[in-house]
Amino acid sequence: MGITKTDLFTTEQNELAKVAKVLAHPARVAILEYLIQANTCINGDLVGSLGLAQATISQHLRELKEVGIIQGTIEGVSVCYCIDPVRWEEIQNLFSGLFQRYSNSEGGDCC
Amino acid sequence: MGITKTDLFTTEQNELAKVAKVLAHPARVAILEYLIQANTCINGDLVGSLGLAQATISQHLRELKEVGIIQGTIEGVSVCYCIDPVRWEEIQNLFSGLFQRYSNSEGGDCC
DNA sequence: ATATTATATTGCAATATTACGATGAATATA
DNA sequence: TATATTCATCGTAATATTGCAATATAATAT
Repeated sequence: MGITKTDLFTTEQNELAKVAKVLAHPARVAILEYLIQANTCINGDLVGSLGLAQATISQHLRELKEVGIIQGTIEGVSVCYCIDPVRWEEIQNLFSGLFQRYSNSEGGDCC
Repeated sequence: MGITKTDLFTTEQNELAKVAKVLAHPARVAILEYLIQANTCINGDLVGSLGLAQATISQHLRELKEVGIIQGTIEGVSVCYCIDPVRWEEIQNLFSGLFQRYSNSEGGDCC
């Protein structure tokens, strides 16, 4: 099939999965790390830094933007991208919520 | 293409992406949350709890096991699954490493 | 106006993912 | 031994993802 049965799961589970999917490509991780260092960048910077074609970078940027983790502002001829701090923290909490839920409940170990 | 150019990225970026990909499906998130609550479970428990076929659950369990976040032990006729605490923390650090790297460096905001 | 620059979008080929029925393998129970 | 239970694997159909060339769009510069 290739289609996910989202109706079987909670909104939170679907949301976490959706965000994880955006992080599930090394190019998108690399873009975020580039932005952490550089604070802002344009598409062309990334084409030079990563080894992917312009169209491919643009596609990855769109996915990052769609989930809200970055934002783009038109700046003359180019588009300036940066991390959205509010959404970043929101997503951070989404993940740490899952991870801490287990860490805090460590009881009997395993089978 | 559908094939990721892993050779363009660092080991850490590929590792983070690989783990994120495993979390990028609500069924697998649901399985982890089930395990956090129940501590252990067998395939049949999940088939009853989530609404997916046995073969599908088995496939998701394999992906979780392949990345090391859970482990399965043969217990008579059934297989007992649980979270691997060491790997869990490792993965937690992988994500919080990324998220904190930005949170700690918040300087000039955006474009 | 026209050329230049920077991105986005479209279309396509190759590959990956999701889901499930059917089947197989292994252990337990009658 | 025969039968049920539990799970993994195989095969397959439907859909999604990745990557890029070609093209479109939009703002600036000449």
